[in-house]
Amino acid sequence: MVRAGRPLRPFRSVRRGVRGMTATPSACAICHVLQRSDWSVMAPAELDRIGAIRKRREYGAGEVIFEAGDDNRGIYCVSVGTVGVRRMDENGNSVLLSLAYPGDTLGYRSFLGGSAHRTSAEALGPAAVCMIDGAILRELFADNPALAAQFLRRAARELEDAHDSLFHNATLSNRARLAQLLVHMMKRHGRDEPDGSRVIELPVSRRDLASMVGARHETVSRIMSRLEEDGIAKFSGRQVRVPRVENLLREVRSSASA
Amino acid sequence: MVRAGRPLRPFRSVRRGVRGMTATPSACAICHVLQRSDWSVMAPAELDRIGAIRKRREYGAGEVIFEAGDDNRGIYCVSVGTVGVRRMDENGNSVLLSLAYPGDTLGYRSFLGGSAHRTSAEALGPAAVCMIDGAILRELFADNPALAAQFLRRAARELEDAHDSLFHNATLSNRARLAQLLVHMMKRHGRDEPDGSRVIELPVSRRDLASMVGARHETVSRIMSRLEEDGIAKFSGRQVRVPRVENLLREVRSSASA
DNA sequence: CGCCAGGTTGATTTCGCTCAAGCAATGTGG
DNA sequence: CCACATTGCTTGAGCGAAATCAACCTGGCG
Repeated sequence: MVRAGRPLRPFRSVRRGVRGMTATPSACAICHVLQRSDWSVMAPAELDRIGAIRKRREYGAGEVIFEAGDDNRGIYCVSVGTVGVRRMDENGNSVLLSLAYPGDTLGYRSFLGGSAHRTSAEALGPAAVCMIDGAILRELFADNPALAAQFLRRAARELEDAHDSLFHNATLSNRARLAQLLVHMMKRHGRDEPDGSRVIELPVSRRDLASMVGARHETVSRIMSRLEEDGIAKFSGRQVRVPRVENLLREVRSSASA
Repeated sequence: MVRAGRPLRPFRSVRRGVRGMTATPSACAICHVLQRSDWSVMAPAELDRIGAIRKRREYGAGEVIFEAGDDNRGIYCVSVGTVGVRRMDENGNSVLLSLAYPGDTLGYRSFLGGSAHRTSAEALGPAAVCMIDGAILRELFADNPALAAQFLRRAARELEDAHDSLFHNATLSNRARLAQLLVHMMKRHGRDEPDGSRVIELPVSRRDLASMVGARHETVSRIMSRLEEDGIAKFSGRQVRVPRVENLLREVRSSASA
């Protein structure tokens, strides 16, 4: 395995940024993610209303969007980049619960519950995120039943994902879970190479990868070594080369304890 | 530990029951679970509408309410008893994902997604469940924004629960997870004894208990033995006696890998 | 009665965690 | 520009937890 030292990209700035967040004149109606976002069900007039009050902000890699314990001030819509949803316990163990992509909505759980955030969200690379104020959002929900229905669909899908993870964590081995995570990441972070192999640009560190499969980072490192030995994938820093995808897929099924 | 052979109660009838499901004249408005169900936000007239078309049915222990792969025909509202939500993989490994109680709603995920059920639901003891037809439900959602909001809140809460489980599975040891599950079950299935101890009547088998904590049933059996040795709980069939609840609570915190 | 499902227990092995050392790439202060 | 610290990662040794395989018990049922 190729040694991977400190990452090349800027990493984990400590301070969060509320400053610099401003309402921009450009409306959501022209946002490139509109089609796949939850807001696609809204009428042009309503979109203008959101566009007028939403606050768009750019984030650098590692910058925090909101943090566990913060009061909920509204919900966030990812416009550009990848955002990680994280949770920490009292001992400082952090678990990366899920990844959010352009069009995804963050923070709606604590918004609906009227409670403080229980998770943190941070940009995993350069990203842009819009915030929509809670008060206006409540009006929109009241006015437009389709919006609530849309969010309901989203919640249902996310719940299904969470149950999937729950199920697989209980059933599969660490190796199989890592393989599955790689398969999953191929969809968003993978590209095809001329030689027919597939390359994944991992959006997260080894530690976070480990927390996502529910293992220690050393263990993940070892599993990677063995996957290389078996010719299933080749790891080099945050880059993963998968010569034959079906081999990786077989990994997922194999350890299902017949 | 007291040996627990075959359970005394009727168990796991193979056939499901669609027959016997009839629209009853008694309306939801008089249903004893109305207050804590998702339907509490509805006006009396709307409740009558549901009451007229909902189909109530009684289930015996182990009877299946719906099964993975079935088309969704509506959603289910638990009226009496405890219902288990289960998921199976291709090898027959089954995982009990969650428990549902009176007032809880089942099957809304596949209803919203318009897809087939991906989980099965079964009565864990004598139970009664009402089904509300999908077509009428869609109208109700369109007419009453508060209903969608209510379901949204429910989905948010369930999502949070799922994330909690995900998080704890990644962090805690098997022993701590079992302790936590027992604590959780105390709320619904526990009763206080005159001597100050607390007795839990487990609604599920050892195997299902094991699947809920993500361990083999042998392992759960061994953990139980050790919990008895340590005087934390006493297991006898499906009955668990906890002399001092705080000791069990300490179990949960302890193995959090300082 | 024998069978079966559910449960317990033991022996063995495998997996994954902890602790610890060390490397690579980067950043920093003198 | 160099010594040095820091961060992220890899690797090894040892150990403990849990899975696997297998035997056996218990109580209900056809």
